[in-house]
Amino acid sequence: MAEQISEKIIARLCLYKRILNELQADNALSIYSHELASRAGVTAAQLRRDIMTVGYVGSPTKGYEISGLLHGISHFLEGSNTGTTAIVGVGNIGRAILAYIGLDTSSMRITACFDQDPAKIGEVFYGTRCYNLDELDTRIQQYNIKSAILAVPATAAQVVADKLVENNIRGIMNFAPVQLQVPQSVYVDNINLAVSLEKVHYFARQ
Amino acid sequence: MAEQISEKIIARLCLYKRILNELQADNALSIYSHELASRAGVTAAQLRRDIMTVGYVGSPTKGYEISGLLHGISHFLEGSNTGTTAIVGVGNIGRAILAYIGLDTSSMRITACFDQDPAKIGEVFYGTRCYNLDELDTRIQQYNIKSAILAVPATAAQVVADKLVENNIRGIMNFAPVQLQVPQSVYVDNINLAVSLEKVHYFARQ
DNA sequence: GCTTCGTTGTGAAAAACGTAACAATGTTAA
DNA sequence: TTAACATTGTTACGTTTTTCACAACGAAGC
Repeated sequence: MAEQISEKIIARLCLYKRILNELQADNALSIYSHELASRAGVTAAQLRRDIMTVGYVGSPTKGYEISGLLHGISHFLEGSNTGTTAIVGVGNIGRAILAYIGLDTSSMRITACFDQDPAKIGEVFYGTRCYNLDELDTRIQQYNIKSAILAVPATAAQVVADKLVENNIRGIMNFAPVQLQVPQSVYVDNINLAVSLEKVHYFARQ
Repeated sequence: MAEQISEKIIARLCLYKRILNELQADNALSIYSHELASRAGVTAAQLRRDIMTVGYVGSPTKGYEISGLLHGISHFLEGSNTGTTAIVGVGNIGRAILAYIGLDTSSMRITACFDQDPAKIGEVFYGTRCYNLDELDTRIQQYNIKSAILAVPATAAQVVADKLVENNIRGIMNFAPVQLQVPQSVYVDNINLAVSLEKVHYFARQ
């Protein structure tokens, strides 16, 4: 396997990709490193360095051709396979993410959501059908689900995570304020909104 | 002013504080660095180093006294003043955060939310009243609001951010996928859920 | 008292990350 | 054609962040 690319670089590449998509929708053709960097909130040097890792090369006079760079980054990020994403836990956060990502034009697709509440099962939330947690294995196969958004109460998080791992989920975006115990091969991104807010609060009065 | 503390250290300290609060609620009295580190998902060495910055010292035989460490971190993070937080934009994400933080027992308080939709103004969402955006200045004074959660559509984000800055907001948690232009003195934490999800997707099949 | 043990605080080493600088490039204008 | 110019790709450098390693410590057992 090739050398490991750092998490930060991947995050920035995803961001560039998103911005390039918007630019392309606006019919822009090319862009200079400092312009794209400014939109992404990074320095031009860092942007150029990030682009090195995907291998695309620009022109010293025209900058980057948007469609070419976009294709380069997408290819780098998506590689061969794709797979889809599921949301587990259709509470406030789960639904907010469904609504948010649903109207997103990117390549990611949320194909199923899961809950325990009988009132929610069978319903369709923002275009995505909700299934019983028991159907996890079946539906993961059916929809080729490879990653999951975990938005259940903290007390249930580990149990559900175990189920996800059993069913070969390899990436989890975890909103529960709990450190999940999973095998090293499973990637977990912890998003703790309370902690983030507290951090903002701190820096609001340095 | 003292030397600047890094963003990462602050984020981790907020996390430790949160965990210590839970431990205290469970009547635990003391904890070793490796135990607390494990719950936070960091190494023991890093935890000890972080605690160095707040100045609290533990005992080589008993580890850290929970109430003492909690007090130390809280004091370090909160300093003198406090101030409250507002949410601007009571859409799906805004409401999800209200629900999420509302049931949080921490010291932060969300005291007001704002929207443009006449149907929402005057309503109470999860215990927080919604005001018209025009009332920003009045209510910021009234509730001593120091930081804001920006959860409006991308197209409105910059305009609202300008209003917040005008009204002396010093910290913004920004959910809009836009690079906000604000003075250097204003801290912005960008939370781009689509980017985070794409990152997870990438690492789900390294 | 003395030894053993596990833990903390912290200096020093290592690794990761970001920045700066500049040769190479190709376009434009004279 | 030639010179001037702005931008890229990339190497070298500096800074930040993390990890390592160990002296200092105090409790417990003998």
